[in-house]
Amino acid sequence: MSDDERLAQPATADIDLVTVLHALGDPVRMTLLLSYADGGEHSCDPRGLGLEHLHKSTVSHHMRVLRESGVTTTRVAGRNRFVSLRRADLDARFPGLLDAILTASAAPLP
Amino acid sequence: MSDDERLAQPATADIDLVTVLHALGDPVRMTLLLSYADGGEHSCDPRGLGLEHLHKSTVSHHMRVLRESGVTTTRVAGRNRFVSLRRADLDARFPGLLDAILTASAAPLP
DNA sequence: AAAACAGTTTGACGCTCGTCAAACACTCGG
DNA sequence: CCGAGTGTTTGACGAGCGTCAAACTGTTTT
Repeated sequence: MSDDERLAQPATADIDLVTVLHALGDPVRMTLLLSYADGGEHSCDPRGLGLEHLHKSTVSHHMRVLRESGVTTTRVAGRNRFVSLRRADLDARFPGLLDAILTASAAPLP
Repeated sequence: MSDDERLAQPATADIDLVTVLHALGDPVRMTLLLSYADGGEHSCDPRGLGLEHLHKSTVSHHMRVLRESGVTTTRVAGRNRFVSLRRADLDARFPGLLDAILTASAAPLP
């Protein structure tokens, strides 16, 4: 249901630009962001993302940084947690930023 | 003249998104970016930017991070160095990103 | 030549960050 | 109830970062 609990996250108005850029200034978290960019909900299992070499607690740490910066939201459902992008909130707070970053991430090398 | 020497900086095609976001994910460097956003050339003296409390070597360090990430360019002229935004290069590599960040930096708090 | 100027580099110091391992909390299926 | 499943938390470690102070490079001025 949609009244499942959510892990702590900043209110939209409290999302800070420098904090977001810092959160996204890490290759692992950028990889996570790109996988979330499909708009869907994702489990915390990073298999299939090229992050299989990382310990599960490391991935959990990165997801916490993304959530606490305001980039993602996490819905708790039973023993699963479903992570998704806060696209509407980010667009409201920083119009065009997320789109520019996602577009940029697809920019070709020379 | 415009054939002054420039400090080392990455080629446009080598500018890396995560590196740029990491460079901008720091309050001091964001302050520098905003002061460079006027498009002009700026000395390394941070007076008037609210960074007077920082040692000159600290400012020099931050300017190096910005330059090496590809955000700024530094022209050497005599004993002065003039720092400016690589706006055209950034727009070419990551269209819309810089504008979105500059717009976002002006987003109002609650 | 000497002094002042503008900025960089080096080294040192804490603090934060990314990572792993182990323990923990909670839920679901026999 | 017990064990397996999913993820978080804690503690530890090394690497990197932001900062300052001092020494240094190169330039301009006197």
